[in-house]
Amino acid sequence: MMPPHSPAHSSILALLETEGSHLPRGVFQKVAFERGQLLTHPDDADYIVIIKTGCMRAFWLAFDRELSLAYLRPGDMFSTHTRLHMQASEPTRLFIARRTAVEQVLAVHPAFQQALVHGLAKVLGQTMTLLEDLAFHHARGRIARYVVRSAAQAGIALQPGQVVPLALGMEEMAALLGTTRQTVSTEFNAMIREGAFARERRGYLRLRDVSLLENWASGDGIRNT
Amino acid sequence: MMPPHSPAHSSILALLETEGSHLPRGVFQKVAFERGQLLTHPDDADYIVIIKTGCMRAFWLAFDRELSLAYLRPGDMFSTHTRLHMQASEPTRLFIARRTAVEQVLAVHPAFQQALVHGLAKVLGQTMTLLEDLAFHHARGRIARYVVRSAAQAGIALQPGQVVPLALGMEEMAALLGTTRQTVSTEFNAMIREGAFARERRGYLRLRDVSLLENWASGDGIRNT
DNA sequence: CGTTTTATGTCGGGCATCTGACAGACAGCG
DNA sequence: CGCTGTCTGTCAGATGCCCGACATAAAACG
Repeated sequence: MMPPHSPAHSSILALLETEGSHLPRGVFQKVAFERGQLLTHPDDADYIVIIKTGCMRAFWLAFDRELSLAYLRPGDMFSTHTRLHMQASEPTRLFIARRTAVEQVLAVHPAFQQALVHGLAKVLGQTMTLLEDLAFHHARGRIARYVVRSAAQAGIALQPGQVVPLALGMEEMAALLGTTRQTVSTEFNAMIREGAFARERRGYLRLRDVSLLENWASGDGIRNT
Repeated sequence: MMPPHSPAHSSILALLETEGSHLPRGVFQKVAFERGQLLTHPDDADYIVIIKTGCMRAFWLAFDRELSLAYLRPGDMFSTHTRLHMQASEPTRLFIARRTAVEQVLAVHPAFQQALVHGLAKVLGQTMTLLEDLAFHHARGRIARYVVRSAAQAGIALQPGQVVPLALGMEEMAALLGTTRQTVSTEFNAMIREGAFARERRGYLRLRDVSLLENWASGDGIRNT
């Protein structure tokens, strides 16, 4: 379920802080965002951002639907794509630079290139996970997979009794899983009734029948629609 | 609709041919495939492939459904991902190397790094296009978008009377658009009946009411399901 | 030229999910 | 405490699409 790539993560921030002075002035700008604030493209150019602290949500906005692609955390990098938006989901500081500038400057900087490749690969991996979800799994399967991922991310074993934190509310989950608030809510409670887990306080759940969860997550009922 | 990235394309093959000798022996292997042949991973390692001639289809195989991610053509590069398969859709020759080997060797080779970044970005772009399709567009919209893309790719203006080649049959289209043969067939013929285009011989269609096509393609009726 | 194989067209039934609407639960704040 | 806004649960109706089955058309092949 997506390797950590930790060396690249820690290193790119370190590179920016320590070796940043070797770069021409003004390639990377530091910017700060408040919760809910949108990163707006000043012009039509592509930009590369690297999160320093906080959390940015990368999402599609098409017509009146939102689809969250990823929640970016410190060390993550992203390239603003057409039609893709970014929003701070908590106070956030980041580095930003024009893509063209980055390419010119970093062509002679193998370490950065390496970091860039890793960053792109990670985003690609996340995109593929989402695509796989949409293409092959029902809403229930996607929710189960999200719970499993949340547990893994929090370093929690998939065993009965364990408490798993859910970073997202129903609505945000729905946007991340490509479904609707109502469907998430309904499925979630159905899963509880069937004994897969129980609700702890808000934003937390306690695992019960883990095999149920695993079956749903691994595509027991496969998406045809 | 996805920039050409042509410099990277032409250059990476050139790099492999001309500067290949500068690389340690045996990093990149040349392999040939016949139509229909699968690229099987000899082991669990990740591989990087670069198409030399022909065409490879990259696709998911989950349970009994297939979803084509992309058709790779000369100059395209790809990294074999878990759960992702590759199949020659015509006689094909390609270069292949272990990812780890590539990373070690190319860390000191900025030109290759550059090419790698471009290649990854292109794959990411295609993945996002597919994701956007699945998330936001109905079957009809996806078909329309595919027709528009086919025209653009063939360098054909979107004007009545123009003949657009469709490289794919109904079944292959369905796999690429994340739907079924039947739905593609039905929608396709409905679009013909509504006057968007007419069928020429097999694999070709003649544009008629282009505005219809554009409306469907740009998400006139947006996906809710 | 007939036969076989493959690609395409069409239909009816079923189902997962969306929509819109409303009610209850919870949190923040004066 | 009571008010207000936001989050959550649930329902009934509508729908886009899948599935299986079968019919037709077009290519492949002797």
